[in-house]
Amino acid sequence: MPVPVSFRDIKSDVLARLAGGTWGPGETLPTEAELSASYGCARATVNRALRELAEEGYLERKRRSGTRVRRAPERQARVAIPQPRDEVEGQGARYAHQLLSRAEQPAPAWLATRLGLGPAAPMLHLVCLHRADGAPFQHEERWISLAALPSAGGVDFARQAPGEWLVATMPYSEVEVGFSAVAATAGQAAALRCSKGDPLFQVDRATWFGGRPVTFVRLCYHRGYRMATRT
Amino acid sequence: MPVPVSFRDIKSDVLARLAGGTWGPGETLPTEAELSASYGCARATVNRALRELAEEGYLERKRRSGTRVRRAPERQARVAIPQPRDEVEGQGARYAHQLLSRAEQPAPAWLATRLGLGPAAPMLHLVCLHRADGAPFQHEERWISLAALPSAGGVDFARQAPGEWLVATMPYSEVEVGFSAVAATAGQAAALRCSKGDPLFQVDRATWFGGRPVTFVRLCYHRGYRMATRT
DNA sequence: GAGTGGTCTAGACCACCCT
DNA sequence: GGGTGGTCTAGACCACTCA
Repeated sequence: MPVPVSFRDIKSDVLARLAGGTWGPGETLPTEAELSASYGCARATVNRALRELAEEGYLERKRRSGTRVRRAPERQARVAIPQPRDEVEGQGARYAHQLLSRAEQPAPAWLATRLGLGPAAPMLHLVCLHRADGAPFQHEERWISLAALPSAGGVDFARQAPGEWLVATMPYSEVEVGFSAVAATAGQAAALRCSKGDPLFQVDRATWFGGRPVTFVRLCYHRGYRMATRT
Repeated sequence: MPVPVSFRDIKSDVLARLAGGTWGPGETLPTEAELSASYGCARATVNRALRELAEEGYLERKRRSGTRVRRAPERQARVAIPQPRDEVEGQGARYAHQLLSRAEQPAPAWLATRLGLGPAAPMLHLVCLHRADGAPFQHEERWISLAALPSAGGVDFARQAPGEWLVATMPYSEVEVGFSAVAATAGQAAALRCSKGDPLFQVDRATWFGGRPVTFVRLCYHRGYRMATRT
Protein backbone atom coordinates (compact mmCIF):
# COMPACT_ATOMS: atom_id res chain seq x y z
CA MET A 1 0.00 0.00 0.00
CA PRO A 2 1.24 3.51 -0.71
CA VAL A 3 2.11 5.78 2.19
CA PRO A 4 -0.97 7.92 2.93
CA VAL A 5 -0.53 11.43 1.57
CA SER A 6 -1.46 14.18 3.97
CA PHE A 7 -2.95 17.52 3.01
CA ARG A 8 0.10 19.06 4.65
CA ASP A 9 2.40 17.17 2.31
CA ILE A 10 0.42 18.48 -0.62
CA LYS A 11 0.50 22.03 0.70
CA SER A 12 4.25 22.05 1.08
CA ASP A 13 4.76 20.34 -2.25
CA VAL A 14 2.58 22.90 -4.01
CA LEU A 15 4.40 25.74 -2.24
CA ALA A 16 7.72 24.26 -3.29
CA ARG A 17 6.54 24.10 -6.89
CA LEU A 18 5.38 27.70 -6.71
CA ALA A 19 8.74 28.78 -5.32
CA GLY A 20 10.54 26.64 -7.91
CA GLY A 21 8.63 28.11 -10.81
CA THR A 22 6.87 24.94 -11.94
CA TRP A 23 3.68 26.95 -11.80
CA GLY A 24 4.29 30.63 -12.44
CA PRO A 25 2.20 33.64 -11.48
CA GLY A 26 -1.15 33.70 -13.23
CA GLU A 27 -0.91 30.12 -14.43
CA THR A 28 -3.70 27.62 -13.92
CA LEU A 29 -2.97 24.53 -11.84
CA PRO A 30 -4.19 21.07 -12.83
CA THR A 31 -7.69 20.26 -11.66
CA GLU A 32 -8.29 18.64 -8.28
CA ALA A 33 -9.09 15.38 -10.02
CA GLU A 34 -5.78 15.40 -11.90
CA LEU A 35 -3.79 16.31 -8.82
CA SER A 36 -5.43 13.65 -6.71
CA ALA A 37 -4.53 11.09 -9.36
CA SER A 38 -0.92 12.24 -9.51
CA TYR A 39 -0.54 12.36 -5.72
CA GLY A 40 -2.37 9.06 -5.40
CA CYS A 41 -4.84 10.38 -2.85
CA ALA A 42 -8.50 11.30 -2.62
CA ARG A 43 -9.78 14.50 -4.13
CA ALA A 44 -10.95 15.71 -0.72
CA THR A 45 -7.35 15.75 0.44
CA VAL A 46 -6.22 17.87 -2.49
CA ASN A 47 -9.24 20.07 -1.93
CA ARG A 48 -8.29 20.82 1.65
CA ALA A 49 -4.70 21.61 0.71
CA LEU A 50 -5.68 23.99 -2.09
CA ARG A 51 -8.45 25.56 -0.06
CA GLU A 52 -6.04 26.44 2.73
CA LEU A 53 -3.43 27.78 0.32
CA ALA A 54 -6.09 30.01 -1.20
CA GLU A 55 -7.10 31.13 2.29
CA GLU A 56 -3.47 32.01 2.97
CA GLY A 57 -3.34 34.18 -0.11
CA TYR A 58 -1.25 32.10 -2.53
CA LEU A 59 -3.93 30.84 -4.89
CA GLU A 60 -7.19 32.04 -6.36
CA ARG A 61 -9.95 29.57 -6.99
CA LYS A 62 -13.09 29.82 -9.05
CA ARG A 63 -15.58 27.24 -10.05
CA ARG A 64 -15.47 26.24 -13.63
CA SER A 65 -12.32 28.24 -14.40
CA GLY A 66 -10.04 26.41 -11.97
CA THR A 67 -7.21 27.25 -9.61
CA ARG A 68 -4.72 29.96 -10.51
CA VAL A 69 -1.51 31.21 -8.97
CA ARG A 70 -1.97 34.69 -7.55
CA ARG A 71 0.19 37.20 -9.42
CA ALA A 72 1.37 38.68 -6.14
CA PRO A 73 0.81 36.46 -3.13
CA GLU A 74 -1.30 38.42 -0.72
CA ARG A 75 0.60 39.73 2.26
CA GLN A 76 -1.53 39.29 5.31
CA ALA A 77 -0.97 39.16 9.02
CA ARG A 78 -3.04 37.82 11.83
CA VAL A 79 -2.84 39.64 15.12
CA ALA A 80 -4.29 38.90 18.52
CA ILE A 81 -5.75 41.67 20.65
CA PRO A 82 -5.76 40.19 24.15
CA GLN A 83 -7.26 41.71 27.27
CA PRO A 84 -4.59 43.91 28.84
CA ARG A 85 -4.62 41.68 31.91
CA ASP A 86 -3.64 38.66 29.83
CA GLU A 87 -1.02 40.58 27.89
CA VAL A 88 0.54 42.03 31.02
CA GLU A 89 0.50 38.81 33.01
CA GLY A 90 1.82 36.96 29.97
CA GLN A 91 4.90 39.16 30.22
CA GLY A 92 5.30 38.13 33.82
CA ALA A 93 4.24 41.51 35.18
CA ARG A 94 1.59 42.39 37.75
CA TYR A 95 -1.62 43.78 36.29
CA ALA A 96 -3.74 46.53 37.74
CA HIS A 97 -6.32 48.89 36.39
CA GLN A 98 -7.86 52.13 37.42
CA LEU A 99 -11.07 53.92 36.50
CA LEU A 100 -10.24 57.51 35.63
CA SER A 101 -13.70 58.77 34.83
CA ARG A 102 -17.28 57.65 34.42
CA ALA A 103 -20.23 59.54 32.97
CA GLU A 104 -23.63 58.83 31.47
CA GLN A 105 -24.10 61.06 28.49
CA PRO A 106 -25.66 61.13 25.02
CA ALA A 107 -23.56 59.84 22.14
CA PRO A 108 -21.64 62.56 20.34
CA ALA A 109 -22.35 62.87 16.62
CA TRP A 110 -19.17 61.13 15.41
CA LEU A 111 -19.92 58.13 17.60
CA ALA A 112 -23.55 57.91 16.54
CA THR A 113 -22.36 57.89 12.93
CA ARG A 114 -19.64 55.32 13.54
CA LEU A 115 -21.92 52.85 15.30
CA GLY A 116 -25.19 53.63 13.58
CA LEU A 117 -26.89 54.91 16.74
CA GLY A 118 -29.93 57.11 16.93
CA PRO A 119 -29.24 60.77 17.79
CA ALA A 120 -28.38 61.40 21.44
CA ALA A 121 -28.54 57.71 22.34
CA PRO A 122 -27.80 57.20 26.05
CA MET A 123 -24.24 55.98 26.58
CA LEU A 124 -21.93 55.14 29.42
CA HIS A 125 -18.58 56.83 28.89
CA LEU A 126 -15.59 55.36 30.72
CA VAL A 127 -11.90 56.15 30.79
CA CYS A 128 -9.48 53.62 32.27
CA LEU A 129 -5.80 53.08 32.69
CA HIS A 130 -4.22 49.64 32.65
CA ARG A 131 -0.86 49.13 34.35
CA ALA A 132 1.98 46.61 34.22
CA ASP A 133 4.02 46.51 37.42
CA GLY A 134 2.74 49.97 38.15
CA ALA A 135 3.86 51.47 34.86
CA PRO A 136 1.16 52.77 32.51
CA PHE A 137 0.43 50.17 29.85
CA GLN A 138 -2.75 51.13 28.02
CA HIS A 139 -5.22 53.98 28.05
CA GLU A 140 -8.81 53.01 27.32
CA GLU A 141 -11.67 55.26 26.36
CA ARG A 142 -14.90 53.31 26.08
CA TRP A 143 -18.51 53.97 25.21
CA ILE A 144 -21.20 51.45 26.05
CA SER A 145 -24.75 51.69 24.72
CA LEU A 146 -27.14 51.74 27.65
CA ALA A 147 -29.95 50.83 25.28
CA ALA A 148 -28.20 47.58 24.39
CA LEU A 149 -26.78 46.92 27.85
CA PRO A 150 -28.80 48.69 30.54
CA SER A 151 -27.15 46.57 33.22
CA ALA A 152 -23.82 48.29 32.50
CA GLY A 153 -25.15 51.27 34.45
CA GLY A 154 -24.92 49.32 37.70
CA VAL A 155 -21.50 47.75 37.29
CA ASP A 156 -18.54 48.89 39.38
CA PHE A 157 -15.90 49.32 36.70
CA ALA A 158 -13.30 50.26 39.28
CA ARG A 159 -13.37 46.61 40.31
CA GLN A 160 -13.67 44.97 36.92
CA ALA A 161 -12.23 46.40 33.72
CA PRO A 162 -14.90 47.21 31.12
CA GLY A 163 -13.34 44.90 28.53
CA GLU A 164 -13.43 41.97 30.91
CA TRP A 165 -17.01 42.65 31.92
CA LEU A 166 -18.09 42.96 28.31
CA VAL A 167 -16.39 39.79 27.16
CA ALA A 168 -18.10 37.93 29.99
CA THR A 169 -21.48 39.54 29.36
CA MET A 170 -21.62 39.64 25.59
CA PRO A 171 -18.91 37.38 24.25
CA TYR A 172 -20.06 36.69 20.72
CA SER A 173 -20.49 39.78 18.65
CA GLU A 174 -19.58 41.35 15.31
CA VAL A 175 -16.56 43.63 15.46
CA GLU A 176 -14.77 46.07 13.23
CA VAL A 177 -11.21 46.98 14.12
CA GLY A 178 -8.80 49.66 12.99
CA PHE A 179 -5.17 50.44 13.77
CA SER A 180 -3.52 53.81 13.56
CA ALA A 181 -0.96 56.15 15.05
CA VAL A 182 -2.21 59.17 16.97
CA ALA A 183 -0.73 62.08 18.87
CA ALA A 184 -1.23 61.78 22.63
CA THR A 185 -3.92 64.09 23.96
CA ALA A 186 -3.32 65.95 27.19
CA GLY A 187 -5.36 63.38 29.11
CA GLN A 188 -3.58 60.42 27.54
CA ALA A 189 -0.20 62.01 28.11
CA ALA A 190 -0.93 62.54 31.79
CA ALA A 191 -2.16 59.00 32.27
CA LEU A 192 0.54 57.32 30.22
CA ARG A 193 3.28 59.57 31.59
CA CYS A 194 4.44 60.76 28.21
CA SER A 195 4.35 64.14 26.50
CA LYS A 196 1.37 65.61 24.74
CA GLY A 197 1.75 64.92 21.03
CA ASP A 198 3.85 61.79 21.46
CA PRO A 199 3.06 59.06 18.93
CA LEU A 200 0.80 56.35 20.36
CA PHE A 201 -0.37 53.11 18.82
CA GLN A 202 -4.15 53.08 18.80
CA VAL A 203 -6.66 50.29 18.27
CA ASP A 204 -10.25 51.29 17.74
CA ARG A 205 -12.98 48.70 17.84
CA ALA A 206 -16.70 48.96 17.21
CA THR A 207 -18.94 46.11 18.30
CA TRP A 208 -22.46 45.07 17.38
CA PHE A 209 -24.64 42.22 18.51
CA GLY A 210 -27.34 41.01 16.16
CA GLY A 211 -26.93 44.22 14.20
CA ARG A 212 -27.44 46.46 17.27
CA PRO A 213 -24.59 48.75 18.35
CA VAL A 214 -23.09 47.74 21.68
CA THR A 215 -19.77 49.40 22.34
CA PHE A 216 -16.94 51.42 20.90
CA VAL A 217 -13.46 51.63 22.35
CA ARG A 218 -10.17 53.38 21.71
CA LEU A 219 -7.15 51.64 23.16
CA CYS A 220 -3.94 53.64 23.24
CA TYR A 221 -0.82 51.76 24.22
CA HIS A 222 2.16 53.18 26.05
CA ARG A 223 4.82 54.85 23.97
CA GLY A 224 7.01 52.40 22.07
CA TYR A 225 4.48 49.56 22.05
CA ARG A 226 4.79 47.18 19.12
CA MET A 227 2.15 44.72 18.06
CA ALA A 228 3.71 41.63 16.52
CA THR A 229 2.30 38.98 14.27
CA ARG A 230 1.04 35.92 15.99
CA THR A 231 2.26 32.58 14.65
CA MET B 1 -34.94 12.79 3.01
CA PRO B 2 -33.71 15.30 5.57
CA VAL B 3 -32.42 18.62 4.33
CA PRO B 4 -28.62 18.37 4.12
CA VAL B 5 -27.00 20.17 7.03
CA SER B 6 -24.13 22.43 6.07
CA PHE B 7 -21.07 23.08 8.19
CA ARG B 8 -22.10 26.74 8.06
CA ASP B 9 -25.46 25.90 9.61
CA ILE B 10 -23.67 24.09 12.39
CA LYS B 11 -21.24 26.95 12.93
CA SER B 12 -23.99 29.49 13.30
CA ASP B 13 -26.06 27.19 15.47
CA VAL B 14 -23.12 26.58 17.79
CA LEU B 15 -22.38 30.31 17.92
CA ALA B 16 -26.02 30.97 18.75
CA ARG B 17 -25.88 28.44 21.56
CA LEU B 18 -22.71 30.01 22.89
CA ALA B 19 -24.34 33.43 22.81
CA GLY B 20 -27.49 32.04 24.37
CA GLY B 21 -25.65 30.40 27.21
CA THR B 22 -26.53 26.79 26.38
CA TRP B 23 -22.81 26.10 26.63
CA GLY B 24 -21.07 28.47 29.01
CA PRO B 25 -17.43 29.48 29.22
CA GLY B 26 -15.17 26.58 30.13
CA GLU B 27 -17.83 23.95 29.54
CA THR B 28 -17.22 20.89 27.41
CA LEU B 29 -19.33 20.42 24.30
CA PRO B 30 -20.78 17.05 23.31
CA THR B 31 -18.45 14.90 21.26
CA GLU B 32 -18.39 15.11 17.49
CA ALA B 33 -20.17 11.76 17.31
CA GLU B 34 -22.98 12.99 19.56
CA LEU B 35 -23.35 16.25 17.69
CA SER B 36 -23.40 14.57 14.30
CA ALA B 37 -26.19 12.31 15.57
CA SER B 38 -28.21 15.23 16.91
CA TYR B 39 -27.72 17.33 13.75
CA GLY B 40 -28.37 14.29 11.60
CA CYS B 41 -25.23 14.74 9.56
CA ALA B 42 -21.85 13.12 9.11
CA ARG B 43 -19.13 13.56 11.69
CA ALA B 44 -16.86 15.17 9.10
CA THR B 45 -19.34 18.01 8.78
CA VAL B 46 -19.38 18.65 12.50
CA ASN B 47 -15.61 18.37 12.50
CA ARG B 48 -15.21 21.10 9.94
CA ALA B 49 -17.58 23.42 11.78
CA LEU B 50 -15.86 22.96 15.14
CA ARG B 51 -12.39 23.13 13.61
CA GLU B 52 -13.16 26.49 12.06
CA LEU B 53 -14.71 27.85 15.25
CA ALA B 54 -11.57 26.82 17.11
CA GLU B 55 -9.47 28.52 14.44
CA GLU B 56 -11.54 31.67 14.93
CA GLY B 57 -10.82 31.64 18.63
CA TYR B 58 -14.16 30.53 20.12
CA LEU B 59 -13.36 26.96 21.08
CA GLU B 60 -10.42 24.96 22.31
CA ARG B 61 -10.00 21.41 21.18
CA LYS B 62 -7.86 18.61 22.53
CA ARG B 63 -7.77 14.96 21.74
CA ARG B 64 -9.15 12.78 24.40
CA SER B 65 -10.41 15.64 26.54
CA GLY B 66 -12.84 17.06 24.00
CA THR B 67 -14.02 20.48 22.87
CA ARG B 68 -14.34 23.29 25.38
CA VAL B 69 -15.69 26.82 25.21
CA ARG B 70 -12.89 29.36 25.54
CA ARG B 71 -13.29 31.38 28.73
CA ALA B 72 -12.68 34.59 26.83
CA PRO B 73 -13.12 34.28 23.08
CA GLU B 74 -9.86 35.33 21.53
CA ARG B 75 -10.01 38.72 19.89
CA GLN B 76 -8.09 38.52 16.67
CA ALA B 77 -7.94 40.49 13.47
CA ARG B 78 -6.69 39.66 10.07
CA VAL B 79 -5.16 42.49 8.10
CA ALA B 80 -3.93 42.71 4.54
CA ILE B 81 -0.74 44.56 3.70
CA PRO B 82 -1.02 45.23 -0.01
CA GLN B 83 1.60 46.72 -2.30
CA PRO B 84 1.16 50.50 -2.19
CA ARG B 85 0.34 50.45 -5.90
CA ASP B 86 -2.63 48.16 -5.30
CA GLU B 87 -3.81 50.10 -2.29
CA VAL B 88 -3.57 53.45 -4.08
CA GLU B 89 -5.18 52.26 -7.30
CA GLY B 90 -7.85 50.47 -5.28
CA GLN B 91 -8.84 53.90 -3.95
CA GLY B 92 -9.15 55.15 -7.50
CA ALA B 93 -6.03 57.29 -7.29
CA ARG B 94 -3.01 57.42 -9.59
CA TYR B 95 0.06 55.67 -8.22
CA ALA B 96 3.65 56.81 -8.59
CA HIS B 97 6.84 56.11 -6.76
CA GLN B 98 10.18 57.72 -6.43
CA LEU B 99 13.61 56.47 -5.37
CA LEU B 100 15.01 58.88 -2.81
CA SER B 101 18.32 57.19 -2.13
CA ARG B 102 20.31 54.09 -2.89
CA ALA B 103 23.50 52.82 -1.30
CA GLU B 104 25.42 49.59 -0.91
CA GLN B 105 26.63 49.36 2.64
CA PRO B 106 27.29 46.85 5.42
CA ALA B 107 24.39 45.96 7.70
CA PRO B 108 24.26 48.06 10.86
CA ALA B 109 24.36 46.11 14.09
CA TRP B 110 20.64 46.38 14.92
CA LEU B 111 19.75 45.02 11.49
CA ALA B 112 22.24 42.16 11.69
CA THR B 113 20.68 41.20 15.02
CA ARG B 114 17.12 41.50 13.78
CA LEU B 115 17.66 39.33 10.70
CA GLY B 116 20.38 37.04 12.00
CA LEU B 117 23.01 38.27 9.53
CA GLY B 118 26.76 37.91 9.85
CA PRO B 119 28.60 41.08 10.92
CA ALA B 120 28.94 43.68 8.21
CA ALA B 121 26.95 41.64 5.68
CA PRO B 122 26.70 43.48 2.35
CA MET B 123 23.30 45.14 1.94
CA LEU B 124 21.50 47.32 -0.52
CA HIS B 125 19.87 50.21 1.29
CA LEU B 126 16.96 51.95 -0.45
CA VAL B 127 14.62 54.75 0.49
CA CYS B 128 11.47 55.31 -1.54
CA LEU B 129 8.38 57.41 -1.52
CA HIS B 130 5.04 56.15 -2.81
CA ARG B 131 2.42 58.66 -3.94
CA ALA B 132 -1.33 58.74 -4.50
CA ASP B 133 -2.42 61.40 -6.99
CA GLY B 134 0.83 63.18 -6.25
CA ALA B 135 0.31 63.29 -2.49
CA PRO B 136 2.78 61.38 -0.31
CA PHE B 137 1.30 58.05 0.67
CA GLN B 138 4.01 55.87 2.16
CA HIS B 139 7.68 56.19 3.03
CA GLU B 140 9.72 53.03 2.60
CA GLU B 141 13.13 52.27 3.97
CA ARG B 142 14.39 48.93 2.74
CA TRP B 143 17.42 46.73 3.19
CA ILE B 144 18.10 43.85 0.82
CA SER B 145 20.75 41.21 1.48
CA LEU B 146 23.14 41.13 -1.47
CA ALA B 147 24.33 37.74 -0.29
CA ALA B 148 20.83 36.31 -0.71
CA LEU B 149 19.92 38.35 -3.80
CA PRO B 150 23.03 39.50 -5.66
CA SER B 151 20.91 40.39 -8.69
CA ALA B 152 19.30 43.21 -6.68
CA GLY B 153 22.49 45.20 -7.22
CA GLY B 154 21.68 45.59 -10.93
CA VAL B 155 18.00 46.49 -10.71
CA ASP B 156 16.76 50.00 -11.48
CA PHE B 157 14.54 50.66 -8.49
CA ALA B 158 13.57 54.04 -9.85
CA ARG B 159 11.55 52.13 -12.46
CA GLN B 160 10.19 49.33 -10.30
CA ALA B 161 9.40 49.65 -6.60
CA PRO B 162 11.52 47.33 -4.44
CA GLY B 163 8.47 45.61 -2.98
CA GLU B 164 7.13 44.78 -6.41
CA TRP B 165 10.48 43.49 -7.61
CA LEU B 166 10.89 41.36 -4.51
CA VAL B 167 7.44 39.84 -4.68
CA ALA B 168 8.09 38.90 -8.29
CA THR B 169 11.58 37.57 -7.59
CA MET B 170 11.09 35.80 -4.29
CA PRO B 171 7.38 35.40 -3.70
CA TYR B 172 7.23 32.61 -1.14
CA SER B 173 9.11 33.38 2.01
CA GLU B 174 8.80 33.40 5.78
CA VAL B 175 7.90 36.77 7.24
CA GLU B 176 7.64 38.43 10.62
CA VAL B 177 5.60 41.60 10.89
CA GLY B 178 5.20 44.28 13.52
CA PHE B 179 3.01 47.35 13.84
CA SER B 180 3.78 50.45 15.85
CA ALA B 181 3.49 54.21 16.08
CA VAL B 182 6.63 56.27 15.58
CA ALA B 183 7.59 59.91 15.53
CA ALA B 184 8.44 61.15 12.04
CA THR B 185 12.17 61.61 11.48
CA ALA B 186 13.38 64.67 9.62
CA GLY B 187 13.72 62.66 6.42
CA GLN B 188 10.27 61.11 6.72
CA ALA B 189 8.72 64.47 7.53
CA ALA B 190 10.25 66.05 4.46
CA ALA B 191 9.12 63.23 2.21
CA LEU B 192 5.64 62.86 3.66
CA ARG B 193 5.13 66.61 3.98
CA CYS B 194 4.39 66.54 7.66
CA SER B 195 6.23 67.88 10.70
CA LYS B 196 9.13 66.18 12.39
CA GLY B 197 7.78 64.27 15.38
CA ASP B 198 4.31 63.73 13.91
CA PRO B 199 2.82 60.33 14.73
CA LEU B 200 3.15 57.86 11.86
CA PHE B 201 1.81 54.35 11.50
CA GLN B 202 4.70 52.01 10.85
CA VAL B 203 4.83 48.44 9.59
CA ASP B 204 8.13 46.61 9.89
CA ARG B 205 8.66 43.32 8.13
CA ALA B 206 11.57 40.91 8.15
CA THR B 207 11.74 38.22 5.49
CA TRP B 208 13.67 34.97 5.20
CA PHE B 209 13.80 32.33 2.52
CA GLY B 210 14.71 28.82 3.53
CA GLY B 211 16.04 30.23 6.79
CA ARG B 212 18.34 32.77 5.06
CA PRO B 213 17.73 36.47 5.69
CA VAL B 214 16.51 38.29 2.59
CA THR B 215 15.11 41.69 3.36
CA PHE B 216 13.91 44.07 6.03
CA VAL B 217 11.60 47.00 5.48
CA ARG B 218 10.02 49.84 7.41
CA LEU B 219 6.88 51.25 5.87
CA CYS B 220 5.64 54.54 7.28
CA TYR B 221 2.25 55.70 6.09
CA HIS B 222 1.14 59.28 5.67
CA ARG B 223 -0.26 61.02 8.71
CA GLY B 224 -3.76 59.92 9.61
CA TYR B 225 -3.56 56.53 7.88
CA ARG B 226 -5.76 53.84 9.40
CA MET B 227 -5.40 50.15 8.73
CA ALA B 228 -8.76 48.40 8.91
CA THR B 229 -9.66 44.79 9.42
CA ARG B 230 -10.30 42.82 6.34
CA THR B 231 -13.52 40.79 6.38
C1' DG C 1 -24.30 22.28 -21.79
C1' DA C 2 -20.40 20.92 -19.51
C1' DG C 3 -16.41 21.34 -16.55
C1' DT C 4 -14.63 22.88 -12.17
C1' DG C 5 -14.54 23.57 -7.38
C1' DG C 6 -17.70 23.16 -2.99
C1' DT C 7 -19.58 20.21 0.05
C1' DC C 8 -21.62 16.12 2.27
C1' DT C 9 -21.65 11.07 3.49
C1' DA C 10 -20.33 6.77 5.62
C1' DG C 11 -16.78 4.44 7.07
C1' DA C 12 -12.18 3.67 8.66
C1' DC C 13 -7.75 4.05 11.02
C1' DC C 14 -4.70 6.62 13.77
C1' DA C 15 -2.37 9.78 17.34
C1' DC C 16 -2.68 11.64 21.37
C1' DC C 17 -3.53 11.90 26.10
C1' DC C 18 -5.99 11.23 30.44
C1' DT C 19 -6.84 7.77 33.94
C1' DG D 1 -6.57 1.05 27.95
C1' DG D 2 -9.87 3.60 26.00
C1' DG D 3 -12.10 7.79 24.43
C1' DT D 4 -11.63 11.92 21.65
C1' DG D 5 -10.41 14.61 17.85
C1' DG D 6 -7.49 14.41 13.29
C1' DT D 7 -7.41 12.83 8.96
C1' DC D 8 -8.04 10.06 4.75
C1' DT D 9 -11.01 7.53 1.32
C1' DA D 10 -14.34 6.72 -2.32
C1' DG D 11 -18.21 8.22 -3.99
C1' DA D 12 -21.87 11.40 -4.85
C1' DC D 13 -24.51 15.55 -5.87
C1' DC D 14 -24.65 20.40 -6.39
C1' DA D 15 -23.62 25.43 -7.73
C1' DC D 16 -21.50 28.34 -10.33
C1' DT D 17 -19.73 30.04 -14.52
C1' DC D 18 -17.83 29.98 -19.02
C1' DA D 19 -18.54 29.09 -23.83
